[in-house]
Amino acid sequence: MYVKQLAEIMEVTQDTVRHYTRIKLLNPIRSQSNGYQVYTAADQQRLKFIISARQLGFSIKDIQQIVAQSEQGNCPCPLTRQLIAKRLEETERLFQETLKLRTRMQAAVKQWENSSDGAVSADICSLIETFVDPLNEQVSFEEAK
Amino acid sequence: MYVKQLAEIMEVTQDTVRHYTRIKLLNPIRSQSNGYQVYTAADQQRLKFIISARQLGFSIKDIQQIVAQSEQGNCPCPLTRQLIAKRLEETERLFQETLKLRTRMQAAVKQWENSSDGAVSADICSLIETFVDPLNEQVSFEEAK
DNA sequence: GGTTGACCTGTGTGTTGCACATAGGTTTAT
DNA sequence: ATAAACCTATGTGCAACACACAGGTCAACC
Repeated sequence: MYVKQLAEIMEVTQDTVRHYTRIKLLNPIRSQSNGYQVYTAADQQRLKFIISARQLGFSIKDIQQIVAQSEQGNCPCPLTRQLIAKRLEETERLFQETLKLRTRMQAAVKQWENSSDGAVSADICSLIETFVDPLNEQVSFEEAK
Repeated sequence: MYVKQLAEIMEVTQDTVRHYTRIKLLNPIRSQSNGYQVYTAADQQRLKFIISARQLGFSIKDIQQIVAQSEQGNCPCPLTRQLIAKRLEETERLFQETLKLRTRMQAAVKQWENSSDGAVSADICSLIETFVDPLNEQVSFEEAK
């Protein structure tokens, strides 16, 4: 089957399919008649795998590693466990950071609701200028000597 | 003052300062003697503003807009309120998505802890293949006819 | 048999906010 | 004089695609 059909079946864009093809995660064969990319059932299964892995937080490079392991006949499961642990840590960090950002933003919105716009002064935006980050306990001077 | 000093004072990298300079968010003057970028107190204040705004979740483009408003003599505060509302929505979405991703990942890790690696089969990775997303209520067929 | 419209091709560029590299000029100290 | 430490501009890389360009292919219709 051609790009369009595969993309529709798997509910991704054609660009995504082409992208995976470009980076050799999918390996369609060429139609001899017209040179089009022809995707087989194996490609479809591979794509399904990629989508699942992406939904689990694996990066494309992770997936390439896992696939490579598998193609060399090795069981990729230990690698998979190792990679997901790393990704989970990252996601945890992102989650915490996003949470803090959200809190900061909400605080700003609330504070700005009832504050006047302030005079057009030397400041750029009095709202932002006067906003004192209530979560800002950082300022680590690790580099300072 | 030169790049290095400003970067150190404001606790950002030199590359960051140069980046902002490249996109005209900072406008240092040129030393006549050697052609180096010379940053004034105004640049320092501007940089402080940029850092604050970034910490509040504004994008570089947002900041460029706000600065432009301000430079045209208009009060940027209404724009600021509007932009942060948009960013807050995005952050909320990101937060929810990250939360769901984390949950999926945790579920996978837990499920895989005690599961065997499975035979090296036609599958790529039996762990991922057999993982059924416990949160997967999506599948919206908006496009389906 | 020519034309339309829907499909396909590869390649290049844009996105975000910097980080890093290259190749070179300048200043300061030894 | 030369080495160390600073500066310059410009280009490229990152992640995972999305979008655009210029053009070839195919089925159907008039």
